[in-house]
Amino acid sequence: MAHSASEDGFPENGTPSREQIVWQVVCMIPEGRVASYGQVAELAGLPGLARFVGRAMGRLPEGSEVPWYRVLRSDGRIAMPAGTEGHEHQRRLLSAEGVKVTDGRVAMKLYRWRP
DNA sequence: TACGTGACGGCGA
DNA sequence: GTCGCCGCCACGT
Repeated sequence: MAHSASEDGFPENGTPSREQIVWQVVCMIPEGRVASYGQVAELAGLPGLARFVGRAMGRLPEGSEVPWYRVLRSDGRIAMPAGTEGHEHQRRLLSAEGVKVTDGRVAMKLYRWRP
């Protein structure tokens, strides 16, 4: 399988894709803290590519350990449409870590991760 | 090959 | 405070 990726989703030829770099950055977000898509993009060396980060989250393999739920929009809101299952799931995971979610929104001023 | 779409962000009205 | 527009990249049709 020389043309396929490893189980972790990383190519074997030592050429991690931007997508994988993004996942790596998200894994650095500590428990109980959050980051915005733009912030993750910047830390991944992709300034201005917040939308790309959003896509990367949607492409996460099922069962991955990447704490995708710690990534929010720049205004602190949960990106997924309110009322959806994903939205509820994310809100629940954040609450479990002590991150207060009020009206689908998090106080970035208090919980924003500062590397 | 071209076009539409999407877990975004910043700015102006 | 809300709404719309544009820019950015990757992928499916």
